[in-house]
This record gives sequence, C-alpha cells and structure tokens, in this order.
Amino acid sequence: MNDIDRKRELIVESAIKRFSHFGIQKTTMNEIADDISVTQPSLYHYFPDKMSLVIAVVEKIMADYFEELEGKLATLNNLGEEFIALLVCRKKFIKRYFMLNLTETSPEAGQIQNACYGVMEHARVRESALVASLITKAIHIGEVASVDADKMSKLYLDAITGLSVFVLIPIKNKFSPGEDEFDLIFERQKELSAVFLSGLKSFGSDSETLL
Amino acid sequence: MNDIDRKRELIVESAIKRFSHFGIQKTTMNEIADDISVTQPSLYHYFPDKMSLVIAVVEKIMADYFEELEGKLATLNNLGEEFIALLVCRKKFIKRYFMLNLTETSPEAGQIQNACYGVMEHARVRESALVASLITKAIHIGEVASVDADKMSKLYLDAITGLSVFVLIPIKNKFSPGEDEFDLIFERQKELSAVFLSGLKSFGSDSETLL
DNA sequence: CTTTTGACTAAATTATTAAAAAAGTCAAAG
DNA sequence: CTTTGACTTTTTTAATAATTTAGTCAAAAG
Repeated sequence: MNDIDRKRELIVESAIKRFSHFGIQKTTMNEIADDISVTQPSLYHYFPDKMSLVIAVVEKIMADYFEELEGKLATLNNLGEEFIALLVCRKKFIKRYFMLNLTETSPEAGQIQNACYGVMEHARVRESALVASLITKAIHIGEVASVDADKMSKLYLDAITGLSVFVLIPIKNKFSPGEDEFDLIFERQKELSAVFLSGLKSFGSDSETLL
Repeated sequence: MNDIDRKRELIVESAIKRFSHFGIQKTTMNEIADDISVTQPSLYHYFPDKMSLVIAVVEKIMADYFEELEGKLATLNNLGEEFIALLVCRKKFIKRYFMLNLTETSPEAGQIQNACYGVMEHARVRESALVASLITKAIHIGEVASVDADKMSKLYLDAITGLSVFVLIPIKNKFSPGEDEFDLIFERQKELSAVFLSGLKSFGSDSETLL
C-alpha cells in the first residue's frame, strides 16, 4: 500500500470514530483534520469533498460487515444457523454504527446522507445475493423446498429489517437505542426467521395457492 | 340517537373529509366549522379541543375498518383466505386514510398526531387479538400446527406492516403514494403471508430448534 | 512533484425576531 | 341548550441577521 492510500485510511478510520459517535451531520471536516493533526485543506487533498469521505467511510464499514459475515457463514452449512449468524452480525453492526443512520432507507437528512443511499443500495443488493446463494445451497442439499431463491432472499431481508421499525421508531426521541431495544429486535427477528425457515421447508406442499 | 350525538357525527364526517385529503395538521377548526356552516365556538361546544375531535375521527375510522374486516372474515374459514382478506381490507383503508399518517408508529409530528397514538395502539391490540383468534381457529381445525397464537399474530402483523416501509419511506417526497406503490406493498405482503402460512403449517416439525 | 498551510470565499445552518394564523375562551344573545 | 361576536393565548410561519462550515487557491515546505 502506498503513502496516499495509507493516509486515506487513517482519515477514514478517524472519521468513522466521530461519525459513529456524533453522527455525520454533527461532525465537521475541521474536527476530523484536528484529530489527525493536519489542517483542513490538507484533508481536501485526499478527499475532494465531505461526501466522498462519507462514501469511503460507509464503504469501509460495509466491507468490514461482509468480511465478518462471510467469515462466519463459511463455517456453517444449514440455513437455520446461517440465518442466525446473519442476524447476529447485523445486530452488531447496526448497533455499532447506529448514529450513521445507515438503516434509514429514505433519501432525506440532508444531501450528505443521500450519498450513503447509493452505497447502501449496493450493499443491499450484495446481501440479497448472499442470502439467495444460501437458500440455493439449502435447496440443493434438500433442506428447503424448491423456492425462488432470489425473491425469497429479498422478502426475508425486508421482513426482518421491517421488524425493527416497531422498536426503533417509537424511541427516536432518544439519541440512540439501548441494549434492550437491540435485543428485542433480535428476538423478534429470530422468531420470524424460524417461521420463515419452516415455511421454506414445506413451501409448495399446499399453500402456494395464495399467490 | 339524540341531537348532540347526531351533530357530533356530522362534525366527525366533515372532519374526516378534510383530514383524509389535507391531513390533520393542514386542517383548521375554522374550516371544519365553515364546512357545516357554523362558527368555530360552536364546534368547541361539541369537542373541547382539536385533539378530542381527532380522536373521535380515528375511532370512527377504526370502527369502520373492523366492521368491514369482521364482515369479510365471517364468510371464511381457512387461514389462507383470511390473511388475504385482511390484506385487502388493510390496503383499502391505509390507502384511503393515508394522509392521516395512521401507519406512523412514532409519537412525533406535533402533539395533535400524538393523540392518535393511544387510539391506534388500542386498534393494534384489537387487530392482534382478532388474528390470534383466526390462528387459534386454524389450530383447532388442524390447518396449522400448534403454535403460540398470540405471539404469531403479533409477529405476522408487524412483519407485513414492516414490509410497507421499504415502499413508502423512499417516496415520502410525494404527498401520497400512488396506486402502484400500494399494489407493490400488497404483492409483497401476499408473498410473505404465503411463506408465513406455510411456516405455521409445518412449524415444530424440526425447525423450532432455532428459538 | 507531492503535500501542507494560512488566508480566503461561498454556501449552508442556526438564532433572533416580527408577523400571521390558528387554537381556545367567554359573556351575552337566540 | 346552542350559537355567536369579540376576544386572548399559543403555535406556526416568514424574514433576516449572525455564525458556522464546506470548499478554494496561491504560495511555502518537504
């Protein structure tokens, strides 16, 4: 790795600390510069604007997330445990980086946060593809019925993500949810995962008449 | 029905029209008074404040919702069709009264909208009890496995409601979602319902090890 | 030639205040 | 018991000034 990349990484690491504690909007470029003992224009030598720094930060976080998730998944080979591993990994990252509002699906909260939308959309596609591959694998080993893996993957991810709304939204007066809230979300996601998995196993037997 | 109740109903009906077209915040007590050709103080003779009028409006809407839903359900006796009937009914009401933000689970958007929270919470409890009774019925006739009806009811309702987030939030620049958005939500809710139902049928066979 | 900096500008936020509108009151009239 | 005109009080909204922060640039330092 060359000098410029090393410096960029240093900046990103420093920015992650402030972003995840104070949020993106409440962090100024000057503060980030001060943290690594350089002046603000020096920062702009490595990142043309705040938006590109934010994108770099989110990309780093998502890269870490997928690295950890794929690491855990590599040791497993049944969909039930894989779903749980996904939930555990999600909980950890959502909790850690909650102040970045990465879960926020809406293009609001200022132009800056908008920048995340594209990166997050990419991450959603990647995560969906990952889950689809797990489902496909489960189909092949006969763990679940022959379902549309891609459709079920999106449905599963949206369903478990949607569950968090009922816990997170009512407490948005607080700066950040506490351990209890994250635990509650996790429990409900596990419950839904159990039903969902059970549904995938016997899907097509006699209930697809619904669609 | 006596005079005072008739007048109160007239006011509520008139308020519903404005609320569902312009929203609660954008509707003034004066406008409602004008609509029924009385002065504002006259309105305050029937409703001590705007909040109590809003509550009366929401109670009326929810009463209508449950009346229609229970009517449809009375003709059915299998969980699959009952889930669909629920989704159809929900779509109709959520679409019609979207401007009231009744789906909004958060205590925000001004003190007034807060008033709805209590009424809506009551409606959620009632709806959950209703679905629980459907599941219990399904258990008795052997349509689904012997699950915790109350827990599954809450899980199902939160899961299908949570799905709407991904369609509704990204378009909150628009005043109100279009037919397409409601259709998309409905389709995804049907998909999830199919998997969920399938899951309830075979639940306990070998996948409850997740919990 | 790459990186850093002091001194700057421009754009966006925030704070302050004034004006308007809406909620809510009340004594008196129908 | 209802309705009303004339009122007060509380919230919203609008406008503006003050401040902060993003972003630039020519020149110095390595």
